[in-house]
Parts: sequence; C-alpha cells; structure tokens
Amino acid sequence: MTELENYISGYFGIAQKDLANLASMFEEVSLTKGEYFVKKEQYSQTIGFLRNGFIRYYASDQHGNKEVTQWIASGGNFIAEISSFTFKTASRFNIQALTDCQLYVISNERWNEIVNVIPRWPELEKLFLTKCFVTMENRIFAHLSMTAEERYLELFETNPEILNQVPLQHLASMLGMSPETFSRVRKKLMEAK
Amino acid sequence: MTELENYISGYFGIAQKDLANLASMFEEVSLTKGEYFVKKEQYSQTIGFLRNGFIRYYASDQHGNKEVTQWIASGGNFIAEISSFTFKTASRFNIQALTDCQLYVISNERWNEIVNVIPRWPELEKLFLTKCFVTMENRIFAHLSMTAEERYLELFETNPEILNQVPLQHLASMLGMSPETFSRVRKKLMEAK
DNA sequence: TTATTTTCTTGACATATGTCAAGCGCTCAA
DNA sequence: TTGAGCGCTTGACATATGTCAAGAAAATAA
Repeated sequence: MTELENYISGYFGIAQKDLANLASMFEEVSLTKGEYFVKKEQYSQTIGFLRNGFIRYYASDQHGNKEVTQWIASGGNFIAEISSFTFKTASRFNIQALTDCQLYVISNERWNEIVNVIPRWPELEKLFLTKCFVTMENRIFAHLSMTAEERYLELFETNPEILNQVPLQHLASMLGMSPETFSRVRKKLMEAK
Repeated sequence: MTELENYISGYFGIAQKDLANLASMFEEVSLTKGEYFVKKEQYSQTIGFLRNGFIRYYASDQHGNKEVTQWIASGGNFIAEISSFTFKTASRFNIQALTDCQLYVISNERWNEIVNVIPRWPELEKLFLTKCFVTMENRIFAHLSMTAEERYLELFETNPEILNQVPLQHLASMLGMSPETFSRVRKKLMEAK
C-alpha cells in the first residue's frame, strides 16, 4: 500500500482494490517554503493532500491592519479552499507553505470522477464533510467558552509537535491571541511544571 | 406550493413534482417556549426545519460555570445536532425553543430515503453541507479578527430582526461577550446614530 | 390590573489581553 | 565564520472586556 493509499484509507474505509485506483487520480506536487497553494482572490480548483510539512491559511482583517491565521494544516490532512473549489468563488484565504511540503493534488474534474471508481463515494464524502463541520462547531464553542490559556492548553495536548515546527506568532493568531500573550501563557505553563 | 416546499426550494433547486414528495416525508411538530428539540447527552435522530420561532443551541463551559450559546436559529432554517444525527453520538448541545415554534421534522431513516425521491439528492446534500462548513469558517475568522463591537454590528446588519425577538443575553453569549458588554456596545451605537 | 419574576442597564472596579518598544537569540546566506 | 534578519521574550503601560451589585424596565403570571 502506498503512502497516499494508507492515508486515504485512514480517512475513509475503502476496499484495497479501489484504493490503488483512487490514489492514481492524484498527482504529486512539491511546494518550497513560502510558495502558495492558493492565493486570495484567485480561483482554486484543486484539493491537496498534505503528505508532510505545514501549510497556513491566512487573510488580512477587514481593515487591512493585520494578517489573521485561520488555520495551520499538518501532514496527513487535506488542504482546500472549499468555497472556491465547490462554488467556484474567489478564494477567501491565502494558503501558503510554512515549510517545504509534499502533496498529492487532484483537480475538481477528477474529484468528481471518483464516484466511478468508488460507487459509495458520495456517502464517504458526506461523512467527511460532516466531520469537518462538527470540528468547526467545536472550534467555535472553544472560542466562546475558553480563555486564551485554555485554548493554548488544548492545542498543546492535541497537537504538541506543531509547537516546535511552525512560527509561534502564527499559532498565536490561529488561537485568537497576540504573540506576546502566547509567549506569556507558554512561560507560565512551563514554570508551573 | 406549501410552505415547506417553498422553503426547501429556496435551499435546493428541486423540480416542482419532486417537492411535494419530499415535503410529505416530513412531519409537523410544535414546541412551546422552553421545550427541548434535543437534550445534551441524548441521541438525536431527527432533523428539523424551523418554520417560525427561535431555537437556541447551548451547553455549559468545561468548568460547568456558565451556559454558552453556540447558536440561535431563526425560522426558515434547518435544526440538527448533526454529530448525533450522522454519527449516532451523544448530543453535544441542548437545543431548546426560545419561543413557541412550529417545525417540520424528519427521521434519520426517512432522510436516507430522500434519494429515492430525488436522485440527485446526494449532490444537493453535499452542497448544503459545504455551505454550512464555509459559514462556520467565516464565523471563526470573525472571532479571530473582529472586536466585540464589530461582531455586534455584523449581526445587526445581517439579522436585525433577531435583536427584538430573543433575550439579548443569549445573543451576547453567541457573539462571545458578556451581557453587560453587549448592552454597552448597543448603547454606544444607538447614541452614535 | 397588580404582583412577581426575569431581563436589561448602569456604575465602580478587576482582570485578561493588547500594544509598543527594546533586547536577545536563532537561522541562514554570503 | 559572521553579519543581517527574523522571531521570541520581556517590561511598562493602555484598553477592551469581564465581574459584581443595584436598580430600572419589561415580561409573565395571578
């Protein structure tokens, strides 16, 4: 089983024989640090599967004063500006490689042909989208109910590796706090241990 | 065209002849103010379409100190604890009528039979879920990039009617601020005009 | 209607978090 | 190896927002 098949199999329960077909629909792409997967306002007609590295979603706030990091994706996850991909609208975010990255990429047209390989694909896609939606609901609840320190802790417990691998200022922004607050929370929790 | 057909037709582009069939799969349900559509920890196997009234999603924060309003749905929208509905997990939220409400309700089993009435239902459902996901991404971006006052203003411009129809304390919570801050922002913007 | 409860507002004050500015310490390229 | 940037930390201070308590207003019940 190739790496991509392994990953996809983790997301969806798919029969071995179909996995190879599915995997063959993707194309290997590399991004070097700083390169863009999508630029804001452009149209993005692809979905990427991030094999390794980190990719940041960001945009300016409404006044153009500061860059806000919407999300940082780690290896093993899908990457897409889903609004642009699905509704052919302008991208809301820049999606940029924070490190050198390797991806598997698939075009919109190809994505829509997956159903020919895997008949129950619509169901799997639905479950995938639902899972994404539920994750976002939980993320909103976290912002409504938790302090900056609690949000930091949650990240630390959920995804500790990321803390050594991407600029902390971007993690701070993704968690909705300033880099200074992030640094202080971090210090406090270090000393407490 | 009945009310439900009219609503559904707004969400999805569906042929007239299919609409009646689809609508007939729903059941009329009323809730009086204070009644629950779902209680937290229970299993919810239905989706509701809110004809009129307001329904609040809420749960306690992690310490059990305060109730947090995740969302308030207005008439003309679907209501569901989607995680419980799709993955048969315990509900994360209470979903409670803030006013007397009329709904159309459909069970999980019935929902899965819609495809027999409308063959392209999986595609419509996917578009619907994607739209929900995009909405949540935008809501998170709002929390990362906007002040309390800006979030209030956005609600005021997007959905002004809601401000006279549900307790402001719940709107405050949904926007991630205290009732006092909500009240002060409100006063400030009233005076400014 | 009147009584009772709930919700909203307001002031005084507390606290979390943001801002600014300086210094330190990496990293990376020459 | 050595600058030159960039990113992180820290202190001093500013500000947004939260908390508490009281009273006013509105909704609900009797």
